Amino acid sequence: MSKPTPLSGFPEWLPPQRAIEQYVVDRIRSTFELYGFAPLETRAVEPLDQLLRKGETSKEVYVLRRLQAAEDASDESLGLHFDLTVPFARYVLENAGKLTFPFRRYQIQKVWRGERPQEGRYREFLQADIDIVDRDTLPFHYEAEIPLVIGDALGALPIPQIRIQVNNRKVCEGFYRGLGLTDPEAALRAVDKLDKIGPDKVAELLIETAGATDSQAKACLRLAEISAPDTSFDAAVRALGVEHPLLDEGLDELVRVMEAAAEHAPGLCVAELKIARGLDYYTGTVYETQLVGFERFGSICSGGRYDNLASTGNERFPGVGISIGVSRLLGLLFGADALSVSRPVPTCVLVALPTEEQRAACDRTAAALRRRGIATEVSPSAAKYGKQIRFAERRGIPYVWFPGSDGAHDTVKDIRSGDQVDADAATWTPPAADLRQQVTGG
RNA sequence: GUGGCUGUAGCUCAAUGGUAGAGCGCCAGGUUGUGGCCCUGGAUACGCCGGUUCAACUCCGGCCAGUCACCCCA
Repeated sequence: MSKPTPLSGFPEWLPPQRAIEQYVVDRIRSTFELYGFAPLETRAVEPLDQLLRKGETSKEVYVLRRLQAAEDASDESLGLHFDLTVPFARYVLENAGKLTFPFRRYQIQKVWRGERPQEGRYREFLQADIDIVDRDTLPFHYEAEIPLVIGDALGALPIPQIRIQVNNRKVCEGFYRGLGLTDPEAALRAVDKLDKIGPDKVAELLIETAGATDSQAKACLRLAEISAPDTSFDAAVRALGVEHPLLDEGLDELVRVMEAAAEHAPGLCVAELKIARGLDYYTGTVYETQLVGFERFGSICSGGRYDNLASTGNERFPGVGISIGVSRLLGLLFGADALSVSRPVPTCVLVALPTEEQRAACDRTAAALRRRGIATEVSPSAAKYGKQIRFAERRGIPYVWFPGSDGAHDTVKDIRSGDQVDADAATWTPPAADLRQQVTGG
């Protein structure tokens, strides 16, 4: 068999990176649970028609095909989910009778997208998603809670500080309508490109695709320029002189999100009126998250309010949610050398093996340490002690345990300092910092 | 999915149209009470496939992978 090669867009980490990923997921998970989000997992596949309800994303979906399937089975075809929100919406509809509302859940799962990979962009990647849905109507205050959860979840990690950029679709849509534009969606798509192509090109686009006049395009740009770390955006928008009921509603909501953030997490959120979000199902607050100092990475966590994603003929389950791009976040930080782990393996203690005959005794020592939660392995062979120490050193195992011979005490050596002391496997405990792998920034 | 750039040992990098070296790392041995220094020796690479050529790692094409832009978005 020839040497296997990597698959584009399907990253596989080495053990140290995987250790970091698990640590990060554990922390995120515990924060989500602290806010009362219930764990959930949905299947990896959805019927294709369910997945495509979201819009023109068909090209991104990996279709599942049975090798022996008849060719005419296409209308039953399945696709791998490309996010966790759409499957969740389906799940809510399916289980509405068994759930109690408002329902809040988290899901940390792989998703798949058939896109061209590059740094921080993969075809298979991990997302950590929270959503809150309610029946018929969803109180607005959840839109203010979501950023606080994320602030806690990501703030508890050894990663750069985050900044959540917040906007509200109603502000944009109301403003565009108040301005007299008839195709707010097109205007939104044009404004969304502001950072990429600049104001002049956006103005052209607004005129071409959204049917804006020159002065309407300029007004859209003036709205998009507004950015504030507090509620001062409200006055700035009103100063533009556009009136519309939806605009008032949106501004009011955005003010409340910013007020809640100011009280519970000062500096976390910034109102950024150019944030649009590509997905068309958002109807209210939208979020995008940057790492401070790593803005070039783009958004590592985004979401928003959706009113119509989970609805059948007569039932409606409006929701709000956000998703942390765990793989993207980690891939980018790994690339920037901004995350590291204290050792590549969990092992804290290596029990040295004097002779192969003493393996059983060494296994007992290891078992005694493990019983007290100390990750331990026994040396692979009874090589010279120098080699056994090197074995530990290579792996970053901090302690080597030496069985005492002829009734002498066992000893344990910290191979970083060289300190070696008498020790008893029933009582010895390493310093807390050495007990487990430690994840640190930088 | 479209286009650009890149692809030499585990890592960072050399050299050359006539089949490749260094540093670090790795392995073995020596020294060492139980390693880290030092000494000696060793293994490992031209991403893959094809074409041009007497001869290709070096030129050309395709593929794969990485990266960047578009697209889209975590």
